[in-house]
Amino acid sequence: MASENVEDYLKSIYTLQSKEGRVTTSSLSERLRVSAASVSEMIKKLADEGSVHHTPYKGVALTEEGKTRAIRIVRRHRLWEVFLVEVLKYEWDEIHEEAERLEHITSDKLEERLDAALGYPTKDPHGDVIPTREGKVVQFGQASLASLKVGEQCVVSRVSDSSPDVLKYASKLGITLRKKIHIREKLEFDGSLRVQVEGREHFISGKLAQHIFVEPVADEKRRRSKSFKRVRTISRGKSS
Amino acid sequence: MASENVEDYLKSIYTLQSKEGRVTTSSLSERLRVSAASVSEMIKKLADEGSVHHTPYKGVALTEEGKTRAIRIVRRHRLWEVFLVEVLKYEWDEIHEEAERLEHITSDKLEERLDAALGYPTKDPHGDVIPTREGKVVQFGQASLASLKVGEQCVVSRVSDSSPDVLKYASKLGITLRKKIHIREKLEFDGSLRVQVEGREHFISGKLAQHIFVEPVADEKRRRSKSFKRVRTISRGKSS
DNA sequence: TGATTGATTTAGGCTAGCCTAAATATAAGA
DNA sequence: TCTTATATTTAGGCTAGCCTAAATCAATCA
Ligand SMILES: [Mn+2]
Ligand SMILES: [Mn+2]
Ligand SMILES: [Mn+2]
Ligand SMILES: [Mn+2]
Repeated sequence: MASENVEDYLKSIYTLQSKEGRVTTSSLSERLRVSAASVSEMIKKLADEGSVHHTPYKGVALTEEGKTRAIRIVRRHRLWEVFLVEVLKYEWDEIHEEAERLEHITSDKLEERLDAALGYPTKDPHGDVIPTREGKVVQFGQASLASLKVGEQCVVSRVSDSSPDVLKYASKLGITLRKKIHIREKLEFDGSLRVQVEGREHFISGKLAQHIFVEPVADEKRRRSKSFKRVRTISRGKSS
Repeated sequence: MASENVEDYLKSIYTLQSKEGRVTTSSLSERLRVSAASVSEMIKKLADEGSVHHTPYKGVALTEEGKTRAIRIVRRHRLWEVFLVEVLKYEWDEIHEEAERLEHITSDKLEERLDAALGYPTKDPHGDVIPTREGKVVQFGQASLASLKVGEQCVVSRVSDSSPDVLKYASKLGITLRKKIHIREKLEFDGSLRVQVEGREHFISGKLAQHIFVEPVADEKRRRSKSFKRVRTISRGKSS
């Protein structure tokens, strides 16, 4: 396998690509906390070995092969996150850094055994989908809590894992996966919300709301599995 | 923490020191599969940072600090080995390389949680003692199977983990931890043995017998825990 | 004791990744 | 269109570890 550094570059390119579309030298520089010059060098290397397409001064995009490799690392990262929470009883805000290291030393066999021991999970502790071994990423349409209106109800399906502080604060408010949220009030000028979770009411900022993703509240009675899943399959080969 | 390379040097020095007493440049070179010149360089570095004492042209020995660090890595290695066998259902001959990588990315917290999740094991899957977090290594007096005489009985307490092939072969014969072995015949000129394990008889070479460590057969009825334990405590501060 | 030989160390080089400073290309504004 | 600001790339250097070849030490044997 590639070095830890190369793997983290690929993963970052993949994530930025999914989230922002364009991946620039400076976005990678910021994300990986490495100088732009170093990124530029690494990009050249990745392009040479066929993991990315590079248009100088324009940006970078994963090749098929690069994407496959990136998704594989994402899969390992998320499997380890499940392990840390389910088996080792970590909190969801404590797992990122550990998984960031574990993902690089995971052999195919280890990945397989871990997956099996965990019962073939499909989501990580933040609600992110775990890619299959074949590299398929099934993403459900999710709305951010910030997009809901007063009076609506929803269920938490994902919380952005980009900041441990956000995660810690969310769980302090009781906002964890599968919790039901009622929107009691919404201030349009700043997007902040008054919400009810498990009987308690909280004010949350628009900023925080953008990190919380939800699905329409399940129909209580039937179809607890197929509620409004506008399934979007991000498979290898299609750029997301 | 130190780099993976430094950690593996420390661990190898520790192991060689326990096993052979003297640790030379060439023994490290052989064990780590690195040129003698490279070892020489690294030794200088380790001596500079206070992890080893170095007498040029003579050899190297861990300082207190170096020994503490080495034992810590051994502890992590063996905890991961238990995890791989107990949780991920690996065979005992498949775990070394995985643990060799996992040991280096294990934070204090991860070590602690893993230990707890495994139920604070004291031995690894090969029968080696897992050092405590304080660095204490309790080693029981063990005899190699090669030292027994015809007619004697014993129980397998450890199998050298130095070769996956030995481990695989041993388990194929049914020679695994806690199995009872009867010595049926011994050829003095080459040390080979005819033994009985679980009702089956096997011939094993003297070479193989040297990799199998045993304790006198437990008294069946009482004292299943304190059978002839000439306990030897190898604590930090005492050279083993 | 003195020569020989094997082990060890030193010298000189290489690669992966990182950095800062300098050069250059692109895009936006006058 | 021309200038300027910003992003990107290139140049030149550094460190950790590795290597081979050359130099040096120490232990043994004649
Ligand atoms: Mn990582
Ligand atoms: Mn996650
Ligand atoms: Mn190792
Ligand atoms: Mn072991």
